Amino acid sequence: MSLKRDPDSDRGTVRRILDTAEALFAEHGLQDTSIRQITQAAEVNLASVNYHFGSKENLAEAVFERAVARVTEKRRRDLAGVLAEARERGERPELTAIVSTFVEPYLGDGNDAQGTLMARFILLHRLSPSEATQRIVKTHLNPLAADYIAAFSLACPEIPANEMTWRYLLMASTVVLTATEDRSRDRIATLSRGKRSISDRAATRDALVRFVVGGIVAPVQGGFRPFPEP
Amino acid sequence: MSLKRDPDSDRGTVRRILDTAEALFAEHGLQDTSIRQITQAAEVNLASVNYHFGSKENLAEAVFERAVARVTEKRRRDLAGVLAEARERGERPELTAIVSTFVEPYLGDGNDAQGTLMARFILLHRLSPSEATQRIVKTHLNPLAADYIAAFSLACPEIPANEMTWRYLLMASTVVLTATEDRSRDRIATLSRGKRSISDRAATRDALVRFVVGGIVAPVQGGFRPFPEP
DNA sequence: TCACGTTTCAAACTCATGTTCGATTGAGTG
DNA sequence: CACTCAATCGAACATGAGTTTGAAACGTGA
Repeated sequence: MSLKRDPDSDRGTVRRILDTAEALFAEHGLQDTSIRQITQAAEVNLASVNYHFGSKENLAEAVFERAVARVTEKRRRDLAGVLAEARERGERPELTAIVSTFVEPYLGDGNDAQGTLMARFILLHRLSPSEATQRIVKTHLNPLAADYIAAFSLACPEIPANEMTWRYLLMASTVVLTATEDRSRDRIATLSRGKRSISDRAATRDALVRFVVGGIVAPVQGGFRPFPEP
Repeated sequence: MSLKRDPDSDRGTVRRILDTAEALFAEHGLQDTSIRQITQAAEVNLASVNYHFGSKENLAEAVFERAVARVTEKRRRDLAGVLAEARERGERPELTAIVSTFVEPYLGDGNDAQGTLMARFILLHRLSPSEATQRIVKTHLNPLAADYIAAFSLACPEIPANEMTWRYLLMASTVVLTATEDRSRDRIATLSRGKRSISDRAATRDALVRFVVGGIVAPVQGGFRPFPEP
């Protein structure tokens, strides 16, 4: 009866809307992107978003889920690669390599827009979680999180599993927010007067990985230290 | 001529708007808080926001600047206290104590709303910086950032100053995003099955400080490690 | 008491946005 | 060819938002 049962088979309007919306959401954010902007840039009719997706909210959900799934799949493959290679060598996996697989979708070459989009999604979920964001997190992010925590424990057995859960979340926080730093990049130049090379993308990535690895392998004793009150 | 030259002397409407807006911005965010919500909660007239502040944007600027200034002043005092106390003892300041002064306004007891508001401001500045946010960052945050970087170098002289700039920014990123974690706190419980005590606020703070200190003292050699591609 | 500037108030205005509607198109099908 | 139904299109609709307006209320100094 119907001409197309699977929306994914439509290589036209639906796909065009998704791609355009993804780019615009990454650039301007969800709230600051109107359906009119999307449909105009995608060269489709204004009503087509509501026709194909039902609402702007549903469109956003589809855009985010697609991006999250893409990132998660890449991470899963890369992480498995690191673990397999370590197993072959009969050694423990390198923490730096594990962390790098996590960082790559955010700060890897050419992943600028994708990283910003992911960051926007995470921040949206953190600051005003919805049914949709919770579902995406639970479906795509949480399972892989468990894998990462296990990998961390494999690479660094002296840290208790409890603590590793914390450190995974802290790593994720650091990476996400660092991915947004490009937009106020001048700040880095400001704080480190003149040294322009410091704000290279590769330098960002290296410093981030070092920092995160240091945080993960930190000794567990000692925490919040009260300081003198006047 | 005029009855009140200084808006700060008005302990009525202006102050009420600022306080109410601050609370609502922290709770729902800037975009999801309408002037009507603010004026209704503050029990003032709808038009009073535009009368006293000119626009919603100006109100937001005033709210954020007041909060940032408050946080910055507290940090400046606490940091100075830590450094002075170390100088008295003739020892290097403790990194943990320094980091704690930074974390306190976000995750200290009773600072929940303030921490969320600060986080929202930083994220706003990161994702869509404006003249106003840049001015506030430059005026209030950047000078203190230099002090923190210097303090880090004092506590940890083996790390080059360049690297410390990175690590300050990374610390700030981690702290900011961790301050937003309460809203999706169930995630921590989910990832660490059952162990409810792990999501205590004090535990969050301790784990955060350990992680950040570990990142700051991490050795500088080694960075992004390429991983096997299929 | 009167005049004057400031503040408050209710109401209206302007505008952008998400959404819906009815008509039209166009490819597939008997 | 006629029929069908998903897809597209232009236009209108409804609403929530920030802002503006002009009058009223208020306090203060001459």
